[in-house]
Amino acid sequence: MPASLDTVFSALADPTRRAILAMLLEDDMAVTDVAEPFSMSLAAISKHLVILADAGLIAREKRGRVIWCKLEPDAMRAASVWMQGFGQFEPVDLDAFERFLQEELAEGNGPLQKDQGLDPE
Amino acid sequence: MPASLDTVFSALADPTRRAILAMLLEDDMAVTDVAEPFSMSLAAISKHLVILADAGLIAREKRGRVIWCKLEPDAMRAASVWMQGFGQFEPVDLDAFERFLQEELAEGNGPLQKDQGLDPE
DNA sequence: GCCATATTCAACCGTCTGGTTGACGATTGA
DNA sequence: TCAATCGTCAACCAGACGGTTGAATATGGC
Repeated sequence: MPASLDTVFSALADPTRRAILAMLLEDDMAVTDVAEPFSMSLAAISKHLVILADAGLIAREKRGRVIWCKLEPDAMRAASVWMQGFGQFEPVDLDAFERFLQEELAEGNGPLQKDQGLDPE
Repeated sequence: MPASLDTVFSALADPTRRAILAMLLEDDMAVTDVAEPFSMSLAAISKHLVILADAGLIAREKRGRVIWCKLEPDAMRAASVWMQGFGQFEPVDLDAFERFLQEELAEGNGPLQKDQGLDPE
């Protein structure tokens, strides 16, 4: 049950969930803390976390009454391998990654702030 | 307008569309030929191709009355870079990629044949 | 024991998705 | 010219998705 490509890619398709993953990249977090910067209900974030967990992208561990979420980077490997079959991408480019994170978290499609202009499509 | 991560990942989230990409990896194809192995209507496949094209994953070129579809591997680079930020994956593993293609095309979730058992989730 | 905190559950809602069918426009070829 | 082929469009449908709210279920602290 290594979570199908279906579940992994569709989990990654949502900007809120990608933002959550980016947050967890810095540190493990409790559900409430994950939800804090978003302008949506805790229940909504909780559902997103379930989806990420079902995809194997994060793990949820209950300690006391707090559930800690941590990144589970292995799950992305399958998807990454699949993608790399389509054209040889230059070896890991962390600078480019940083730029994407910036765009996603700050400028763009603000999962963090509502009512922000999206890139016109 | 290099097609957002949103559109790329949600395009990749559908097994039919991933199968189409895998087919195009071998050769450029006309729409009708893409549709042939699938047990769904031509119109459905046509819609999938539009989604893939909007995501920048393929290009459609009309020659005569035939529309040729070709892979556009660059579009995956952004998504791939994003993913590689989460954990250093071992450098391109084409064997693993072949295995995934096998599973997707043959065994699994049959986008090619209907009514086939899915992995119980 | 009791109240506050942390998280999920359940029901609901509007919108998007993936499929169908049938009609339509464009192009080819006889 | 006329029929066949290629592909999309339009309308429709069932089900999934992303969000809401309010109640329910732990757990912790006093």
